[in-house]
Amino acid sequence: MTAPGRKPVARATLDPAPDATLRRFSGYLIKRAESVVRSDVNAALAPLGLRMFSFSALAVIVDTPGLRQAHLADALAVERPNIVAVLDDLQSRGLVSRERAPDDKRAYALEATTAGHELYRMALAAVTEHEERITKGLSEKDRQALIRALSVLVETGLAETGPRARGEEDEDEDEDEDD
Amino acid sequence: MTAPGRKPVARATLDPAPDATLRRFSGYLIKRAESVVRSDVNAALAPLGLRMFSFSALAVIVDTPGLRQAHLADALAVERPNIVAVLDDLQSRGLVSRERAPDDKRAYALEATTAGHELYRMALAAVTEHEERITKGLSEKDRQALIRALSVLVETGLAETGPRARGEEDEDEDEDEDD
DNA sequence: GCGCATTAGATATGACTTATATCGAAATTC
DNA sequence: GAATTTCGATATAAGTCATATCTAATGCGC
Repeated sequence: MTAPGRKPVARATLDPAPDATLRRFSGYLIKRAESVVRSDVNAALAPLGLRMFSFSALAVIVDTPGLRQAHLADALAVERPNIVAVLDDLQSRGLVSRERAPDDKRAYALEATTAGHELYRMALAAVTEHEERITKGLSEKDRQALIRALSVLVETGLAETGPRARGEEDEDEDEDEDD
Repeated sequence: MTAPGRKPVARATLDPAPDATLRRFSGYLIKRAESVVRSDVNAALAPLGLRMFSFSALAVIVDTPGLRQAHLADALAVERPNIVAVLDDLQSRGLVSRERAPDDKRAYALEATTAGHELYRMALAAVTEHEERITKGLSEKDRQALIRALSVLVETGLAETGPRARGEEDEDEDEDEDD
């Protein structure tokens, strides 16, 4: 028999996988899946000059015209400073407008421009293709079940992570938090 | 004093969620879920001086005694340089040993020490609790379905994005995996 | 045995993601 | 009208990962 050249891994048959224990945890698989998702979606969006995060921001702005940056940050579950650079980019490319809110001159009312809507349409198509690509091993039913399960998990996480009250006393405020 | 609080956006009633469109993509939810997972598991492991990644490395080493660093990197789907610092840490704390492989003096045979096994047992318990915590909104059946769906997605991604797995069997080509 | 290409691990570096702390300006409260 | 809070911006830093390159050791062919 031909002696095995270098690594007779044969893991497909003998060894289930070195990370078999880890694969019994959804958390581990979520992390692995996130890596797959990120690289694929970023590749899909790169031709459009977008990334996963800037696409997400654009999507929320398109769907919620006039929202403020803080709301956008809340929607995407990130801190406020994280969206500034993204909006700088989107705005400088003429995709979104930041107009001072009439009722609150500190705030910006965010809106997608015509070009923004245009790019968004293309990006949405690219992301839809990406979604089909990464979930092509799943039936539509399984994909929906996956989405439902992840939604529950995310909502549970949001509720759990708890109010990080930095004030102290007094009333309670609801806040989301993350990582 | 006015009860409700701050901004009468009224979006809670009108708009289900600003990211409703995004939530129809598993990719988006996976990213959001990953954030929940990471913060929770890291908090759970912090008392033990571990993170998600070092725990994963320890788990693979415990389950696959004698494996080399490159195999570990493959198992965790990361590049080789990324595990060096982790192993430096685990080794300096006496949790894993790096012994030169007898048949290949360039390579290290990784093994968990007694202390490593000990810590691993505790970490595994902590991670199991973490898993129960983040999936407590799901039935065990749904959790298993989630794991299965994610496994399919990850495997699809591995096959697609790039044969990083040199564990397959025979040759492998190089690609990128990005991220 | 002597080169040559390859492989294992280490180092250096950089991209990307995301959080905390703080500031100025505007808004709100008293 | 001063104090406090909120909005967005800036600065900084931590954490996650990849690529390129270096060193030793291996394997192969001559």
